[in-house]
Formats: sequence, structure tokens, C-alpha cells
Amino acid sequence: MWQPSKLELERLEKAERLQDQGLELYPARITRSHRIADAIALFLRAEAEAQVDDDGEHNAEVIEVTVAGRIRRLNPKGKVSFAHIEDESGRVQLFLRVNAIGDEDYELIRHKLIDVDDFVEASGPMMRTRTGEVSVNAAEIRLISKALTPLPVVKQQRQADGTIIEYGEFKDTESRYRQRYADLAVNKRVRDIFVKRARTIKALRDFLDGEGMLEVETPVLQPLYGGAAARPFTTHHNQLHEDLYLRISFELYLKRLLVGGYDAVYEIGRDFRNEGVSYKHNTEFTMLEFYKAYIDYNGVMDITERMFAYTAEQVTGSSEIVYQGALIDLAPPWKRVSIREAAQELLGFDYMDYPTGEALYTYLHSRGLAEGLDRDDTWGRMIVEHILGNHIEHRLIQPTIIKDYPRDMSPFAKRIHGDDAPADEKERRYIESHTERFEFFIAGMEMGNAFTELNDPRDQQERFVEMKRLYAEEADETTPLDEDYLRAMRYGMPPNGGFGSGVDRMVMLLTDQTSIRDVLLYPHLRSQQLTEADLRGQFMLDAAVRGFEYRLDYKLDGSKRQIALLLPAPNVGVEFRLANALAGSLAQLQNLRAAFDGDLHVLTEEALYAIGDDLIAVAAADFWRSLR
RNA sequence: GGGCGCGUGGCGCAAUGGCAGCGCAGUUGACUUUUAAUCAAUUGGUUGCAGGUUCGAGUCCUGCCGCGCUCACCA
Repeated sequence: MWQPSKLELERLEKAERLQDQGLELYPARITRSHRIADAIALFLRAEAEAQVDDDGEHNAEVIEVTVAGRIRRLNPKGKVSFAHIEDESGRVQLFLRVNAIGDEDYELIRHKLIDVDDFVEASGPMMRTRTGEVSVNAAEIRLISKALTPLPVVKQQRQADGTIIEYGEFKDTESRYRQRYADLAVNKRVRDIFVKRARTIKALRDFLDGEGMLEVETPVLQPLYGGAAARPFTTHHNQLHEDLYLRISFELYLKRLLVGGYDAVYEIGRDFRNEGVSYKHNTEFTMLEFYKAYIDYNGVMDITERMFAYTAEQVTGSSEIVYQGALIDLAPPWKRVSIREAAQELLGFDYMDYPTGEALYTYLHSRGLAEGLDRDDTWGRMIVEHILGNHIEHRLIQPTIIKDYPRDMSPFAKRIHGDDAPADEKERRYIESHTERFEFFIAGMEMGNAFTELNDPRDQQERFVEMKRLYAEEADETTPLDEDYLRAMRYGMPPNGGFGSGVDRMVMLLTDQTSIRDVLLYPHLRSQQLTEADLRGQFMLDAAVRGFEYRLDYKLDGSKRQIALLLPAPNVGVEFRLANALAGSLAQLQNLRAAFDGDLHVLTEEALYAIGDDLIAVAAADFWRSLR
């Protein structure tokens, strides 16, 4: 239960005073006529169209408005005051003159019964103040929602060139994430990020719809998980007595739909992976996947390039974006190279010359490139995770498609299909051991993954088995073999190309953010340790639920290193002292609270001094019962 | 999970082991064109939690909690 701070108590008192004056603090209806930005635009237009008459006076049309918003700046003065209010569209100044709004309302402003952070509604004609700022010359002002907790203080100074300097910025990352509402309320640029996020997703939908793809929704709760290599979250359906998994990808469900007769489907939704978090990983994240029949991965590459360029244009106005100071051009065509070519180009060797894990490790080691590499890794993993992941990925700033992945890393991708079988032994081995898969990288970050999808059920079954054999020992739970998926494929699946991409990373790119947490409204954080205030609140809640009106408090007795719990209750008149307790140990306070429900015998106050910490809970429980 | 760093009034930050301070916000008063308004006075902190060393701990040590960065993990 809420324990008001000093600042909050002050505001509560103001709220009571306002109520005593007969004001409604939270009215149900307001009468806004214009968004703030629209009001300003109307005024500027009227001003521009104004005629200059014979006396040299401007005859601009009078723009009467009623605007509403949160007070973000308040400058109360003796007889004339100023406030800035803000709605989603923008900010406008209120010009508040005692003559115009009347003594009674003016007093509310002058003595700050209406505070910064409150929502108000103001009516009057638009005007310019002497310094030229467009303002509402308020004839009326009305409180429409009282803020009892003040927002973090952020002051802004607008420079002559329009830039805004902030003072006392709200920037503690933990507080910002835990109280995102306060972050958003105070930091306009944070609000802007999520506007762009919404636009990104809308642009992606528009694009894919335009490509003739059908948007579908597939299960989040799945009896089997698959389509990616990640540990899932497990949950349980009570009535069905069945364990279920939160999906780690949409892949297998979407491809079943191609069997069903749709030519192209896509889904934008949440995936959940029970893995570590990082600047580019969150436990739940937004995924985009599409599958389109009758194209291969080259076709997917074309769509990818156009989709990213289109989305960037819709969101930022240009397919050229700036990310962390680097100019990045998303317009097609992008550079397309195989992993093999990229390694040749950037690292100067052909990994096909080292065709086993052992040989490759030995070579990389001799080049000094083996740091962090596990010599027992498979050949394919060394190439993808180590060579690409550790030595190439971070260099790929401009959009780059890296294609043709080792087969054992790509269980849902078709083998490379060349026009002719190469005569050369090495090239033949290359084609046999690689698949038509590509990943693409922008700003040194993996942005997505795509294949020419495997549609041969016999081959697919083999791959499932192969994966199990290769990775069984290290997988905590081996990726399950999905028999139903194989059955679907046996009915006949059209040749198709598939695509998957993390939408959050795309938003990072388009909003110039370096952490995925800054593009998620509510990034996952560990639960907070209970604070004193929380626990007191819990006690009070218990009290309220049980119908007692009393206050619980405790303080440290410094000399004895003891804590005292004072439980004064009106009509009971008991002041109880628990000694030797806990000394602030929250865990023990919690036990104490839990014990209120216990069935325990009565102890006297004197006895409390004699007993150890653990028994304090017992005593507290008895005290509680004595009140009942 | 490993390494490094951080945690001090509502917010932003100080404090060679020696009286816990400053700015903003708040409170009271003044001010009829302010805009980080200004001026005067003023309230508010058991320094994340628990131990330890010390005459003395915000500061040093140990453990825990939380956050950030980084490494590992993420076919």
C-alpha cells in the first residue's frame, strides 16, 4: 500500500484543499476543441493571412481554442503567470492574467494548488506574448487531473537555433525502465522512439501486404517448439494436464500453411527465448517471418533489400540512415557474398582447404585467430560462429548479405544447387556441404536469416536426426523431432523461400539506439528487492483488508542495535515493542508478516526481550490476534 | 555464469577514513510579458541491504540485492 513521501503529502494536502473548494480533481468530461499542434497551426495560418488595414493594424482572425494537457512548466507571478502545457502533439504556453481568469482561479495558480505535472484544460484566444511566443490567452483554466506524485524534474532551455538543452535530466536507466511511464512523460525523445517503432511495424505490414502476402497468426503456446536453436520457456495447461512451450519461432507453423495452399504468408509477433540478455537480446522479442512459394533465397534477398529500403523511407524519410555516426545506405542492391568469399576477402584464406574441424582449428590457431574457439566444435560451427561471428560480422557496417552456410548449421535449408556439377573435387565437396541460406548484417549486427526452404520430407527427417546426433550432448533439451511437421511436408510443400528477422533490431537501426532495451517499452528486468516502504505497505494492506485502522512503524534503537515495532491502534491503545529483532532484515520482516496468518500462542512483552530473532514473528502474530 | 564499474534527499551530482554538502524541484513571501524567470527565507538524507575492520566508515574489507558495460551462451 502506498506510503506517501513528503512531496506527495504536500500534494495530497493541496488536493484536499482543492476539494474543499468544491473543485472536482478528476472530472469525467473535458471539452478540448483542438490538439495543441493544431491550435498553433491554425493561429499561424490566420496570422499569415491577416490583412494590414489602413491604420496599419493587423486584422488576424481570432482563433478561439480549448486545449488540454500536462503542465510541464509553471512560472507563477503576482498578477500574471505563465505555464507550458503539453499533449502528444506538442507544447503551448498559457498566458494567465488575473484580470482574465478571475481572482479565485488565479489564486490556484499563484499558490501552486495547481502544480507542474497536473493536467489542465484552458480556453481562450490564441495570441503572441510580448516576446513573440505563441500562447493561449486563457480566459478559463480548469484542473482535469491532479498529479499526486511529482515527475522527475527536467528543465529545458530552448536555444536561439531551436536546439533544446536539458537540465536535471531523468537518466537513471534502472528507474527509467522500471517506471517507463515517467520516462515517457518526461523524455520526449523516448516517446519519439516508440512512435517510430509503431511506424516501422506498420511499414513492414504495408510492404508485405503489397507483396501479396497473407498475414496470419499461429500459436504462441506450442506442444513442441522448433524452428530455431534456443531453449524455450515451459508452462503448463492445468485442465489438459499438458506441458506447453512458449514459441521460439513461427517457422514450422507458417510453412505448414504453404502445404495448405497459401502462396505466401507472414507473421509479426512475439517469440520467447530462455537465453541470456544483451544489448541485442531480450527474453521476449518481436519477430517477423515470411514464407513465399515459388521463389528461392535469391528471391528472398530481393524482397529483403526492398523491404528494408521501403521501411527506412517510411520511418525516417530516406533509405539512407545514420547509425552511431555512420552513414548507411539501405537502397538495393546490397553486397552479396558467400561466407567463403567473405573469409577469403577479409581474412585471406579458403576454409575449404581445411575441410575438418581439426584442420580448421589448427590453421586458425596458427594464424592467431583461434582465441575463444573451442577445438571440439563442429566444422560448421567454427565457420559460422567463430569465423563469421567473431571475425567478420562486426566489420559489416553497410548492408551485406552473407550466403551459403555449412549444412550442419542449417537444418531447414536446401543444399546448394549449382547449374552443373563441378568437376573439381574441392568445389564438389563445397556444394555438397553447404546450403542455400543467408544472413544479412547492418551496422555490424545480424539482422535476419533466410533460406531456400527444405521441402523434401525425407531429407528433412534426415536433418532432424543429424541435428540430434551432432548437438545432443550439448543441448539441455534436444530439439524435438516434429512428426506432424514432417507429415505436413509429405502431403507436398511447394518450393519456397523463407525469411526471419528481429524487428527490435530493425527499430534500433532506424532510431539510432545501441540497446534493445531502449526500443522496448518494458524491457525485462529482475524483480526488485522489497524495500522497507514496500513491506510497510504490505502490513498496511493486510490491516486494511482485515478492517483495522492502524499504523505500523518501526525504528532502530541504536544503543541496543534493536528494532522496535510500534503498532499503535486506535481504540486498542496498544504500543507494542518487539526487541532484539531483525535489525532491519527484510527477509525476517517478511517472515514476520507471513506469520500473522499462523496459529501461535501468546507471549508477553517481557518475554520478547528474552527470545531470539526467529521468535519475533511468533510474538507479532499473537499481537495481531489480540487486536481481533 | 565470469570480469569491470555503479548504487548518497523527488531528479541531477559532491564529499584525502574525521560535522553528509550543492543545484534543480518542494515550502513561505514578493513580482501584470516570463520562458532553466528572478529575489529573500526555508523543509527534507539511519548514503541499496546485512555483517566486519577502526577511537571514528558514504569512503576500507566480506556477503547479498539491483542496474550498466563486457565476455561466455544464443545450430
